[in-house]
Amino acid sequence: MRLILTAQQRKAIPELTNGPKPRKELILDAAEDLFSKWGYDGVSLRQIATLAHVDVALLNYHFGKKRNLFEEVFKRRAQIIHDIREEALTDCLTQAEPGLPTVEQLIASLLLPLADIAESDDPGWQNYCALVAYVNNSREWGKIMMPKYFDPLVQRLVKVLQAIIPDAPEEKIYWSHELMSGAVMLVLSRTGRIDILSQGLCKSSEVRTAIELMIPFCAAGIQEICKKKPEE
Amino acid sequence: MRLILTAQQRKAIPELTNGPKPRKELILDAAEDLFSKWGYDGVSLRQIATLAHVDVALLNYHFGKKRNLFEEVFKRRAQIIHDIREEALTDCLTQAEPGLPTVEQLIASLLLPLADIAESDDPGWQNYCALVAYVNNSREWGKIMMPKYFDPLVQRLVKVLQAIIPDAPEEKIYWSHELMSGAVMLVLSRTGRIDILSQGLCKSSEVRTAIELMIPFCAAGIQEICKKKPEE
DNA sequence: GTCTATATGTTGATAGAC
DNA sequence: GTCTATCAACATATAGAC
Repeated sequence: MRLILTAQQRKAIPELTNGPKPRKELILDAAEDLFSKWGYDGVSLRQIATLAHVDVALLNYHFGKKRNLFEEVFKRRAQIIHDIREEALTDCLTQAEPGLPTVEQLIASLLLPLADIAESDDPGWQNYCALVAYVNNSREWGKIMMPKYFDPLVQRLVKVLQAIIPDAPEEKIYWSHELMSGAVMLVLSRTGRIDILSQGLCKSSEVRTAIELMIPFCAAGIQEICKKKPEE
Repeated sequence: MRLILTAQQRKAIPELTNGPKPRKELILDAAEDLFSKWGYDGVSLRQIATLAHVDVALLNYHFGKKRNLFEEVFKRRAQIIHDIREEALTDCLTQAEPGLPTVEQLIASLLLPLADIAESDDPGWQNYCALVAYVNNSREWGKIMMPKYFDPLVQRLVKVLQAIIPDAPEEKIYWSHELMSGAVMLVLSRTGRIDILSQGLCKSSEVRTAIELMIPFCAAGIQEICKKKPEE
């Protein structure tokens, strides 16, 4: 799978342009790789420098403190991923006009781009997906990074869901998203646990398969808990 | 909410018996607390010793290497949590005899005990739930610890699901569990993200609320993706 | 079982030469 | 921008006295 990016998006990731990669980018690549696999505390600046084939002191020169390097890694692709998903959401709404999309169409518009990204040829994007999952599930980072870069789109999703299911209590919409979010993030983490559990029948590397199942799964789940029940 | 444990289960956690707590237990408590909040690499033995009000050297005396202390923390409550859930599953199956439980009843039997545990009065159990979520979502620990202590019950769940939905392809059952697992674990992590997202409308501390919504959500999702489709 | 003392390595961060 | 050299702080782990 090849991710199609606009010229502006490509420009934001210098590694995609020709010529030798700036060291600053090499550092970000190495940090992204290691942080996504071992978490913030599981990686030392020396390990990053070694993988990037640069000197340790260079990390400090370019990024200052370690925390800041981590945030820069997260920021680098956050805007791109946001733009791709927002465009897909807008397309979904446009196509449904003058009506509204179904719950399944809506969810698909936000989840399918993640499958494209997670199964992209670029290992950087694969690592980044695992990093987002790490951040989302972490206490120290989740509350700082997700609201800034991912929540605006979620707020849009919530509003559309409320329009599609007008009787649904607001809190059930938010909890629905939380449950979906947990499912997505575990899949993006590619922990390898399902491989063992299913004795090889399912592979955590097959993110697209999981996401394609997740779409009807979550659509049915959301509709089930958001529907108006006569006894209430 | 008070967790009801058998005498044997209480014995396995000496802190529940009267008298001064053995230092070994104090260390496990402190380690459980810190590991669940900051992860394995985010905690030093010194921090654990300080919180437990014991000497650092004592950790080594009782547990050897740091990795082993982590595993002991995980093991301590794993068997108890397994037994509680297995009993609930067995009860669920017995009550449905000579037939089978519904998907929703089955899932409820495995998820409701987690709500009891997560909202137990004992902060140790609360921490432990977050620790399980951390382990499940981690690459380094998930594949080692979950198969050993949690997968046997999952295998039983899979078998019952196959009996209830005989036409369901096996891989869809496994993926269903993966999606459910992701949702559960995010809720048990109590990251606080939904509090921000919903501007206080939903609270990640309200694990029971989330789990009670999760039961119909996942039941509907599983049935949706496992049902036989005429066009296939 | 519990402490003191210490060995040995690694960490993040910086100052200064080029 | 990049490297060498170095720092103080902290890490895990152990040996041996009580």
